[in-house]
Amino acid sequence: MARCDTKTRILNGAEQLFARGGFHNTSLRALTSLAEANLASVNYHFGSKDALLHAVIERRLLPLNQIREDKIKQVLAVARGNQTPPTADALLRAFIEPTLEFRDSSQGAQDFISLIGRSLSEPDETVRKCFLELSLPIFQVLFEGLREALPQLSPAILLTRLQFIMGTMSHVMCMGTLADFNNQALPHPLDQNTLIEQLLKYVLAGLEAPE
Amino acid sequence: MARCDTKTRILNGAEQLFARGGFHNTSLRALTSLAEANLASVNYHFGSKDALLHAVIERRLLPLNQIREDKIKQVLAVARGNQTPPTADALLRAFIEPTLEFRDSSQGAQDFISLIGRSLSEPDETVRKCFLELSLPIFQVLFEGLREALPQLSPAILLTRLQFIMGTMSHVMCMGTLADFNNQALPHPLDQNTLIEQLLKYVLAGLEAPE
DNA sequence: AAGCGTTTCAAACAAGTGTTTAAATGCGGC
DNA sequence: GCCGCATTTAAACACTTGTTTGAAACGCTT
Repeated sequence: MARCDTKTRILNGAEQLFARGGFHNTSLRALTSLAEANLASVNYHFGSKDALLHAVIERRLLPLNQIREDKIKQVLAVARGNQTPPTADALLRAFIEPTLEFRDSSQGAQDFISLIGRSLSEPDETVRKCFLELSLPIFQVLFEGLREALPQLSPAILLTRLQFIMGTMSHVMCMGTLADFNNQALPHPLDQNTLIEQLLKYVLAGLEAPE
Repeated sequence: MARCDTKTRILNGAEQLFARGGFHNTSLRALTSLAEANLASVNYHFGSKDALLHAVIERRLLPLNQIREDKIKQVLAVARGNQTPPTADALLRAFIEPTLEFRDSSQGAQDFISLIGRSLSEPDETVRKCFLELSLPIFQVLFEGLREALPQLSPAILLTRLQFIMGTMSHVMCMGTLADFNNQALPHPLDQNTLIEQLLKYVLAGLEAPE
C-alpha cells in the first residue's frame, strides 16, 4: 500500500475492500492490515466503521457530484441563452460522462464507482442512505432539466424512465470489478469511449421513446 | 410465520431476510427465530448457511427460468413457422413479463425477485455465482434469439445492450423492497401492467437504437 | 409396549467482530 | 533538554458468528 498519511491509507484500503467485498464483509482487521495501520487507528481517526464508510463515500462523491452539477447547469444556461430548450442528450451526457471518465482515472476511482454503482441496490441502509443523501440534489437538477427537454412526457413517466436510467448506469458502474458476465461471452470489452457512447445511445433512446 | 414444514419455514424466512437485509447480514439466530425453528435445524436440514442460500435460490429460480425459456422458445418456434424472424419485442416480453408477474404473486416472491435483482451486483461470490450458474443458459437462448431478431446489430453491440437491459431489469426488480427513491418524489407508484409496458418500451427502444 | 429412524433441542465450541483502554512512541516548540 | 500534544501500539473487552454435539422427544411400525 502506497506510503502516505495513515488516514489516507485507511481511506484507500477501505475503498478497495468495501468495493470488492462489500461493507459488512470487510473486517477492520483485514482493512488495517492492508493499509498497514494499527487496528485501533480506524476508530481513532474516524470514530467508527460506519463513519469511515461515510468518509470514503464523501471524499470522492462530493467533488464528482459538483462536477456533474456544474456541467448540467452549464447546459441549462446555454439553452436559456439560446432561447431553446436543453436537449436530453446534452443533459444525460453531462450526467454520465464525468462518472465514467472518473472511473478510468485510477484503480481507486474504479473501486469507488463500483461501490457507488452497487449502493442503490444495497440491502443495508448504511451505504444506501449515505449515497442518496449526497445525490438527491443532483437527481433533482437533472430531473428538472429533463422536464424542460422533454415536455411531452408526463412527470410520472419521466421519473420512471429516470429510474430505469439509474438502473442501467448502476449496472455499468459495477461491471468494472464484476467481470464474470463479460468474460463469459464477450471476447474483448468495449473501450471506454465506445462504452460511453453506447450507453448514452441506449438510455437516450429509452428516455425519448413515445409514451 | 405460517405453520408448515420446518424446512419450508426456514426457506421462507431465509428468503425474506436474505432479500431485505442481505445474505451476510442475516444471522442464523435471527433466521431460526423468525422461522420458529431451532438454531441447529438449518445445519441439520441444509448442511450449511451457504447451502441454504443455494436452496432458497433454486427453489424459485428453476421454475421461473423454465417458464421464461419455454416462452422464448415458443416465440422462436412461431417465427420459424411463419418463415419470419422473431421480433425483439416478443422475445423481451417473454423474458421480462413472467419475472415481474411472478414478483407480484406473493410477498415471498417479491422478496425473492428483489434478492435476484441484486445478485448481479453482489460483491459476494456466493450469491452471484449461484444465480449466474442457473441463468446463463437462458441468457444464451435469449441472446441467440435476439441475434435473429436484430441481424443489423453486431454481436458485440448486442451483447453490450443486453447487459444494459439486465441492469435496467435488476434495478426494477430491486425496487419492490427499496422504496426510498420512489417515495421521495413519486406520489403513487405505477401499477403493475403500466410498469411492465413502460419497462418494455424503454429497453426495446434502447435495444433497437441505430448502432 | 418396545424398538427404530427422524427430527428437535439446549448447550457449548472456536473463531471472528467492532470498540475501548492505557501505556508507549514520535515530534515540534520553548 | 524537556514539556505537551498527536499518534501509534498491543492487549483486552464484550459480543456475535456458523457449526457441532449428545441427549431428548417424536412418529411410526411391529
